[in-house]
Amino acid sequence: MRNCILVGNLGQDPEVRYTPAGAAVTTISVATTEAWNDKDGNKQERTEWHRVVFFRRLAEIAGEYLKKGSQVYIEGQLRTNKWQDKSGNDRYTTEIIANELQMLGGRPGSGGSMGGGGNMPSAPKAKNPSNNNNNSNDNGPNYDDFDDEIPF
Amino acid sequence: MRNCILVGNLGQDPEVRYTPAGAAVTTISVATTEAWNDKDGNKQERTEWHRVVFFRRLAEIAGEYLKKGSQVYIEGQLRTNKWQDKSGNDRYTTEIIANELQMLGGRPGSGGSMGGGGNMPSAPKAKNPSNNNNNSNDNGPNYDDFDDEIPF
Amino acid sequence: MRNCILVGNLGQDPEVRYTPAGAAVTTISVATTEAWNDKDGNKQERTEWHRVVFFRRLAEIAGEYLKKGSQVYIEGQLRTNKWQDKSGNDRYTTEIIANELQMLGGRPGSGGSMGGGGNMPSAPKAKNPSNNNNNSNDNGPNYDDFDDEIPF
Amino acid sequence: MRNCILVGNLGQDPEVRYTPAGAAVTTISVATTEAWNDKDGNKQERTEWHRVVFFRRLAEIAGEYLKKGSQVYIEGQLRTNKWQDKSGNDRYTTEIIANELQMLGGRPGSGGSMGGGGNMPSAPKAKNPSNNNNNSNDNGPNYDDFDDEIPF
DNA sequence: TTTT
DNA sequence: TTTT
Repeated sequence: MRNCILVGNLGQDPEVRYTPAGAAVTTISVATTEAWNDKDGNKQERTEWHRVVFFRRLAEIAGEYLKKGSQVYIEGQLRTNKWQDKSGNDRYTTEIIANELQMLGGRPGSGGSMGGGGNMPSAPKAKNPSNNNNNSNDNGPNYDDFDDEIPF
Repeated sequence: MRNCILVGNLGQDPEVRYTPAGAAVTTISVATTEAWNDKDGNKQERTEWHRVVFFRRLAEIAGEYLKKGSQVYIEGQLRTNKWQDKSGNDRYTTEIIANELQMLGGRPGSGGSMGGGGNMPSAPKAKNPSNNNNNSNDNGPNYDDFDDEIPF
Repeated sequence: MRNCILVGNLGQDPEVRYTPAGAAVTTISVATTEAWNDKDGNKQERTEWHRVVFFRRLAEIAGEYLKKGSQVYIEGQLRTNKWQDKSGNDRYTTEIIANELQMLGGRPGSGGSMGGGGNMPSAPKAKNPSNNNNNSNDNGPNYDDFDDEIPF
Repeated sequence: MRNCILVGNLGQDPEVRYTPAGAAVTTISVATTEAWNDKDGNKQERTEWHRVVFFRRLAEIAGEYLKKGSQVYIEGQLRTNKWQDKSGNDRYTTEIIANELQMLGGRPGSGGSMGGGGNMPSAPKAKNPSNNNNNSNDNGPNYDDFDDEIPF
């Protein structure tokens, strides 16, 4: 279950680490802000910080293309890790394990704090918008050839 | 983007078909009901019907375990198919292409309208709630061994 | 942003408390279980526990109708609270502040561990599937009378 | 149930209409694009178009701040309207009735195709990120004063 | 710690 | 019809 969704901005550059086996693990901190009017009609606002973790290829992409301030859309699942502090007390950290990442906003680069700047891997030119079956009948769509057109 | 979520009940038994290549395609109709109080304080209710399509293995599971009345949780993506009716007019049908299915509710069967009856493949007894790293330090969780424990 | 969704079961009966002003605050613990096959083809499973908080009327409903084992659908937002333990160390607890609750599964009661048993306020039988405008034209739906039919 | 989420771009400027009672109804068309690699390793892409409807105040905001090309985050619910074409045939149109709108991307304007250009109503400066209870105990957060800080 |  |  892809149970959480975030739309927000990175508070810092991503942290990329690697497992002994060489797989990337990237952690980011994402702020989501919510505004509402309180009972006195005053504007209130609250910012929430979320720890988000990426693994493997998504970790590499996140490490390469995101930076402090980037606006992102993230889907993932909640996970609470249990660990122990120096005193041996149980501690818990809740994270979102990301399984989808979409970079938002227009071409931001052009002078970020990082070197390379840059944008998302440029989703390939979009062209075949047609899932038009264009079959002529009255029974609705068929799916005879879905193997060629569906991404799962 | 897994952009839609439904929690509802099947209006009929699933329809299972097969592509020439032998892949299953299952279609179900799911009712979601929403209740609210109108401005006069009267209870209002509205039922919405959704056409949901499954492919391949998920289609086989849906065809085997769901039946009329089943309560389901579905994640999927919207897709609008274009087709033509007998008169050659363009028609559109919007569906949810499911990528996740969870059967809800307790053991329903015990006398359904279908033969086999039955429930979901019995989610294996759930037992190891631990994603406890139990590493003792003050740096929060590590991920050295995530290959062994994470489902992607 | 209603950013998280849970479908799971309560690990214990709800805890209901009241603020000095008399508003209900209900906390539940919800288990979600995820199953997958690891690289050796063995079935793996993992259960995640989520702390969910309800306020006001939703808190009253949750306290009255949910119990240990109840299957629920919850929408809410993540919130991380900062507090301090006895030693004055900062501690963080992440919760889901619920803004929607739907009880899942058929009439469970009939022998639960609690006294009263009971189900959700019985979503009024769902019947009028029609948001059919039934206006005859070729321009698609109109909305002239939406005030009478839309729940916001 | 806020069951659908879209992140995409407007294909055209919004269409704003008004009910006889004076309430705004705004319709937009949103493209979402998905990319994947097919079985031959070729990049595939598919664009889906979604009809989104806003009512009342949200309709006014959408009409004022969105324009062709705007990137948006939308939450809403699916609704299928039934209507009849000139020949009296039943036709169906599926829409997303929006209940949340967030404009994405940085300062876009600076030369859009429309006159006014413009951005979102500038969410008020964000400042009080604290939902820190800072109560010193070992029982986790309390909620005594939630009336002052929670937006429902 | 971000952004609007 | 958009955008990447």
